[in-house]
Amino acid sequence: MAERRRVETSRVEVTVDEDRGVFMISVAAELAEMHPQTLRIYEARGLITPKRSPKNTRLYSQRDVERLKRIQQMTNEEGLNLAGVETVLEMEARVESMRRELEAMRQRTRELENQLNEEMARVHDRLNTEIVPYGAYEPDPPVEIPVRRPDQ
Amino acid sequence: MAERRRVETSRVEVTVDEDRGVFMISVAAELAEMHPQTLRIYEARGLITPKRSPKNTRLYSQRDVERLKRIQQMTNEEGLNLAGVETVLEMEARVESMRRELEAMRQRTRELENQLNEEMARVHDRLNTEIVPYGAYEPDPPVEIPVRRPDQ
DNA sequence: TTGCTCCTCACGTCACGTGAGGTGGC
DNA sequence: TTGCTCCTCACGTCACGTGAGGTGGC
Repeated sequence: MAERRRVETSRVEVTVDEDRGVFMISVAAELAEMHPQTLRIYEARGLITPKRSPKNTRLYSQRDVERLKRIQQMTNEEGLNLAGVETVLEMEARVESMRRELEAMRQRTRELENQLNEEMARVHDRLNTEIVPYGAYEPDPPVEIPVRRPDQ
Repeated sequence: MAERRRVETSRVEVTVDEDRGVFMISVAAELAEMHPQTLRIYEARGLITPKRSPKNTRLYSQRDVERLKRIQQMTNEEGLNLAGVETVLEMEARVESMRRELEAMRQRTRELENQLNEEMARVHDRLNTEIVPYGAYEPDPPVEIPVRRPDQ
């Protein structure tokens, strides 16, 4: 939420919060290459919700502009209508959260595999028994400590 | 691919392969509550690909009809156009495969946790050392066998 | 012949973006 | 006054589904 981005000008560099409303509608429309009226329509349909100034002027953030560009891409290049855009944006959010969860699970599995290998190495050291590194799990292991030959 | 479904009639029960082309266009259209011409348009756009009889007549499967109903739902109830339907169907397939992968990872993690608990129980038995059931993993475990007090 | 299939073409409807028109505050 | 904002309303375009029209084989 607090990511920042450098905005280059000829002389000055400004760092702006990605979620801060900074562009009035004419600027946002130009950045997204859209008609200002189109932005108002999208807002009325709930596709985008810019901040408002105390005078009720719409204020679009960097993130808003990127969302507008994404919408632009879907409508112009992929030919979706607004109902489709709505659905796809929701699905993309779900896919992203699944992707994150999957990554966390992978990490967790790696940790467990390492942990298990360490445990078995310890048992090996202490009991002086032949034990295999843990990587290729097979269901229904014997009740005793599995004693397999290394594959490689 | 070889799932089957019972089709009820007043007297006879027939079991049909879900992917087998069995309905000519007029029947499929009636089942999906669509105009037959609409089915031809969807095929031309690549949204559905019915089998063909040796005489080139389209033959729709049970699964085809369900896909048609799903499309019907998206266009009529959700208001998507065909470009949106295309995109959403692709995304749904991806979400489903992610969901399956995630489930497999969960299962794998459960197995590893059980395996690790068993290993540690064995070490406990053999070395007669105090050891904790494996459930709440913390990163950077000590080099020696972790000796923690049970939380509950 | 009837009723289906195959196909193409044309029209009506609807969504959506553009633009005009009128208001109000720096 | 100029140039922006706010808003609503109307029109043009395009996608899409319906339907007609004509063909061919059981």
